Amino acid sequence: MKQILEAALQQAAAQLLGDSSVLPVQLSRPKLKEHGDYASNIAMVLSRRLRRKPQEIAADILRLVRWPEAVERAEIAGPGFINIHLKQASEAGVIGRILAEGDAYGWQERHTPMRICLEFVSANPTGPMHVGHGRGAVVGDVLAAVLQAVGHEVVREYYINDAGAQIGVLANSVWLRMRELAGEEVVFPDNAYPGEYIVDIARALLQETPMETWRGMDEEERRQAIGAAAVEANMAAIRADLEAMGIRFDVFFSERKLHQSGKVTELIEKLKADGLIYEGVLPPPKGKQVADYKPVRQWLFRATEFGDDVDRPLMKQDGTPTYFAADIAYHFDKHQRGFDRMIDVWGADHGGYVTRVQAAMKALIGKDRQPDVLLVQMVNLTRDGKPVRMSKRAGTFVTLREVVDEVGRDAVRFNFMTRRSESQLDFDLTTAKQQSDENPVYYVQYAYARASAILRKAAEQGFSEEGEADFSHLRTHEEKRLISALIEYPEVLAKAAERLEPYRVATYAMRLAADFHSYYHKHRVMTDNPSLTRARLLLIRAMRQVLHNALTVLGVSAPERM
RNA sequence: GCGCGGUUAGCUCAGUUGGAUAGAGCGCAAGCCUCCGAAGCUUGAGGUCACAGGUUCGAAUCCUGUACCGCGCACCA
Repeated sequence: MKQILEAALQQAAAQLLGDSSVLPVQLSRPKLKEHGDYASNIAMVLSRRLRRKPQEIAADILRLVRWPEAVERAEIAGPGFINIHLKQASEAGVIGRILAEGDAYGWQERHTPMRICLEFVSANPTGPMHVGHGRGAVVGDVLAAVLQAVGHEVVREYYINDAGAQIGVLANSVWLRMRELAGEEVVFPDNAYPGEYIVDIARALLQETPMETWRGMDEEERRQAIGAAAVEANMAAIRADLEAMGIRFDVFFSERKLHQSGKVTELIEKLKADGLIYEGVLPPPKGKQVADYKPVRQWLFRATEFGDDVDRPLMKQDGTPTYFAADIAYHFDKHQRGFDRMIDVWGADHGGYVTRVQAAMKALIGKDRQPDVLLVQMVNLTRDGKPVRMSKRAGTFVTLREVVDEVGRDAVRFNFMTRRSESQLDFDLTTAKQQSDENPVYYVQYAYARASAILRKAAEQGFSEEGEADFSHLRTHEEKRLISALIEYPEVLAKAAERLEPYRVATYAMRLAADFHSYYHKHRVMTDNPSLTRARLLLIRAMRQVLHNALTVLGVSAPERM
């Protein structure tokens, strides 16, 4: 409907201008119902170009425009808005469509769906996930669902950083614990991972293979073996945690295998051949002091030519590739796998990384093919309003799993979705657990359960939803609002997909629930007028269906009773 | 010092890419269950949209600067 109206206005405006050049006609949904079902500001936008008053232009447009059947009337209001009122029956027709389409309402089909690689979580396999990872996981998962809903093909991908120095540190940490378990007195260096899970891994390894065998190994061989086993154990835990949140991936992509395949060195060669790297010395970083800075010659990518601040090293002093080099190779690999678009969901602490990866992709595959990066801000975890200290060293680290186990998957997922990714998120364990007003997930689920209860009750009492439905009965203020919200759902999905803002689905669900609760309190569904009752029951059923669809996208359950 | 994000009611946040009287929840005040689920609803009080300029018919929204908070800043990931 929105597109049809926009096209009609566009045509009229073009006629007025005597010029068919594309101009953006955007319809909005007015906050006030008196302002119609849709409103256009086109007259005000054209005011400057035509050097005439917006009201006059609006009047001309109204003379020229050819409205579709569904429009009841259009009027000029305020400073020059064109407010469009639709015929009630055509608005309410959405109820029939929702009930016919069912779970598919809101989904769109595309002639040429995009193949999108959506990378998210990618938590390092050196320990359990924390709540920050959890937020990124939910954002990524819901975004994937949103993109699929509007007709794209999405591959959910997890990049495992199972290479590099950190794995050496991990292996060493486990080895120290193994020696400790064997009765040795050991000192743990500052950079060793302190968690209890390291001890568990150490214990498991000792059960599999006796200490003498480990001691007998060559040092490098032992580090490899322990590192690989520890990565595997951590990844198993991470997968289980993701599972507990209802998150699945299509691809787990190993950095180690990327190196083994030779793709990283190949890529460096390619950059070299393209003249995109050079051997040089970086100046010391400005501002923050780096104690051990030493000028050193290394291979540098010409990032500054593609919008970055400084050129970026691809090789470490010891001759091995940097993480950055592997990451370029990884993104290049995505490109080669034929994706039309790449989206990365990263934690805010990786923010400094965005420009350089985009610069590299700009250099390699062109300006328009850069990955879109969503930076998800930090989560401030509190309990009873007091901050929970997240110190790894002190061992007061709260894992994602503990939070999910404590407050439940639905509450965690929904709460992570109630704010834009750019906003830091306060998450209070106590209120998230409470079934209180402060907890939006129950508000929405309660609306679903309540609607379910009404439909159950109606069936028990013999009210029928069968037969001819006359939606012209639905003319109260609350009914119009509710219907308007139902119509809006596909538009919300489209906008969420376009702007990569999955939280919109959650705020929409809250709005729909609120409209329903208000309606429920103001009007009785079951009346002594069978025709009216039928129309209202179908409205409730449609509302319930849309709420169900939105909750499905959010990965939150829709309970019929609670 | 530089980059990114943030700053809207006492608190936590929305605000449809520049529109109509800036909205929710919590908290506060006052109401609503002999009536389909009160985990809900209604009403009220509460605002210098951080600050200062600018752009225009119109700015919480765009541009410049300032302040404060968070994250990051070679050879870790």
